[in-house]
Amino acid sequence: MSDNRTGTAGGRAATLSDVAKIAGVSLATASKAINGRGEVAAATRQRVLEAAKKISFTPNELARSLINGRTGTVGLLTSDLEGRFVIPILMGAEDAFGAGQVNVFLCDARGDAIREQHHLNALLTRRVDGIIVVGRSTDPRPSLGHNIPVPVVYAYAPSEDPTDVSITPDNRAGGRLAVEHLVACGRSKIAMITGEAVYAAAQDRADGVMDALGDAGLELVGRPMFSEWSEHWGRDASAMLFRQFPDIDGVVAGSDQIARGVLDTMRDLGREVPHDVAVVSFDNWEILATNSRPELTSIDANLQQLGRMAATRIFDAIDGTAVAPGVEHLPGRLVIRGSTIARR
Amino acid sequence: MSDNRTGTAGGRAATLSDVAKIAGVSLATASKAINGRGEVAAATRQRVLEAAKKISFTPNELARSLINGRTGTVGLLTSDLEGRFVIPILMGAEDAFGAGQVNVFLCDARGDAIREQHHLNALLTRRVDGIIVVGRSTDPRPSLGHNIPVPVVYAYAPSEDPTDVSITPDNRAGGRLAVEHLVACGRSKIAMITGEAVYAAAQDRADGVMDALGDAGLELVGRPMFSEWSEHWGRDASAMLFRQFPDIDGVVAGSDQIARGVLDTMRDLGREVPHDVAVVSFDNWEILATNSRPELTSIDANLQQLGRMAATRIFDAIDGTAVAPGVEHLPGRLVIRGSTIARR
DNA sequence: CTGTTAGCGCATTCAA
DNA sequence: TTGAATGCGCTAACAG
Repeated sequence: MSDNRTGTAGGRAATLSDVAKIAGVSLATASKAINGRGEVAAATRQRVLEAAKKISFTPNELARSLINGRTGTVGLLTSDLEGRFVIPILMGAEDAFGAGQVNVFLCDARGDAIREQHHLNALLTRRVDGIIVVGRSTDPRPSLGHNIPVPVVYAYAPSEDPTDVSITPDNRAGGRLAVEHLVACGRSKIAMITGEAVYAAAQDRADGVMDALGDAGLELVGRPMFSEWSEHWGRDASAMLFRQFPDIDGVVAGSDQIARGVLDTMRDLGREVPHDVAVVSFDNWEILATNSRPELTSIDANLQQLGRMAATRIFDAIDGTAVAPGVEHLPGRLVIRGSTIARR
Repeated sequence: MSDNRTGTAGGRAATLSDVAKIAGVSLATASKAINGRGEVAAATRQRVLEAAKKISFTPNELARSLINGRTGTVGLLTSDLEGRFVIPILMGAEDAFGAGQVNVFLCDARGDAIREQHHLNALLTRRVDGIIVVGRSTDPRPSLGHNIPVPVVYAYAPSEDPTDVSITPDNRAGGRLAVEHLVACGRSKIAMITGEAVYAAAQDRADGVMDALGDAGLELVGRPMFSEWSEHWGRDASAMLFRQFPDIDGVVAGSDQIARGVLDTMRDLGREVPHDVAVVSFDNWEILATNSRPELTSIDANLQQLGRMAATRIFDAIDGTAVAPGVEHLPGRLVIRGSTIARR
């Protein structure tokens, strides 16, 4: 019984030559039998497979990789401490790769360039087939450079270098989407409360909002209000805003957190959502969006799809398929809930 | 210029024999020079290092691993979709391993046993040095068995098999901690609202609460209220509870989400927190805990430390140090904020 | 159909 | 101090 309770490795792992010996065949035949390659007599194959099972043989992927030059591994290099973006992206990538086909090294650089370089070296040393770099905002980040011998794709945060391959959410389109939905809900006095102006996400969403308002022949009520990405700011900003412009009937919030703050203030002010005021936000972070009163209509960045696309780009590059450099913008999708349309 | 804009691998990666050739030494000498092993003349070493830098040689870790039997990689096998638990644990593990020393394969089984098995096989095939299994609740989970040739540690969700090595939060102690704090805050009419009774976390926390109340000579007001782990339930349950027992002055909430719901209802009922009612919760999920009015006093499960400990256990087992089997309970820590003690 | 041979990139004897 | 030879576990030519 090969039971090792402590979990410590007991003895050598079985090798292919062990299998071959037991099955009474040569190494090469055993290899072919196990991999279904070459012409092997059915009976022989059977013997080999049984022998393999008997000693619970697991092929050593390291040796295989050494030969064919591919490891079937990909590095995910991130600085997204909270894992809010990286996890959906990771899941998307796993989907695209196929479970168990490709494995992902997850490295957290914690926003530290030195640590990032360490991790990058470690990944290259382990001969990953490709690298996905996931930032924690949609602001462009420094490129890893072009001296990397494997394909690199930047996800969420695009690279500053336009000759790199980047995929990032289309926040501008998202801003449009938000306004178009509010307008479709019959709103015309629309205000915007969002995060810090230094973030590209805040700017882009605001730009999209202005575009769509213009197209609808409307004007924003007041000016876009930029500050913290927090519930506190959502509460404070909406209080100020409604004091100044009591007839606002629609709010675009830069994040679900801000929207939660807005809802709080609406409750305090006795404004009913969505009847008096409709609220749309960004991120569709379920934990926030589906637990509020009412639940939040929010724009989902499709991060999982973003992960899938990044993985696909990596594959294409590995296979030699040309991958167009530049920044690709992935549109979000509107998830409608009670903050814009009341349940019947 | 070794610039490859498309990111596709250009040509072969440099090998040690390339370096040796350029430096005009043998393979063996080059190896020794690069690894600082054996006696190599200073001048020779210099030449080798320069040659290596010149062609940006990166040692192939696969080949090394093949030789010394260790890959310097660890698998993190999880079913924690949202990444709420797994990320801190991953970070702790990375800390313990040392950045760049050990790399972590993150695999998400999505609660599917088949997929888990696939991933497990893939990890073993890649010859990880150890495996950390991270569950999504503190309920015991099936063991992976003892036919695994590398050390396995179960984190967060312990293994059902007592001969495995598991580390899990001490929820019972957490429950005690919550009550002791409320009592220290001068509360004596304490109620509990928590998640689904089928969860060990709900039960254990409730047990700890009862223990501590008993020790303090107090009784719980009403019975522990078990249902969803949601804000909705927090709101509804506290409304019911306060209607029945208007003199409650302290609430233990089973999660930050539930606590948020409680705060909402307190506001609706015109009860001031923490003056009239103090609220303690579990998880210390910052996004929820630090954005409420007031901020939440919450019990942090010390997940990062849990990750570090899991990694340490793996190391010990690899090194042959005996690791005591069984379930280790890691105490949480109380993070005090405005929901129990008002800011001055 | 099966077995022999030659590496993949590297670390490590052991001679020289 | 250096180098030639051996092998880690496996696959891919080839030859039998």
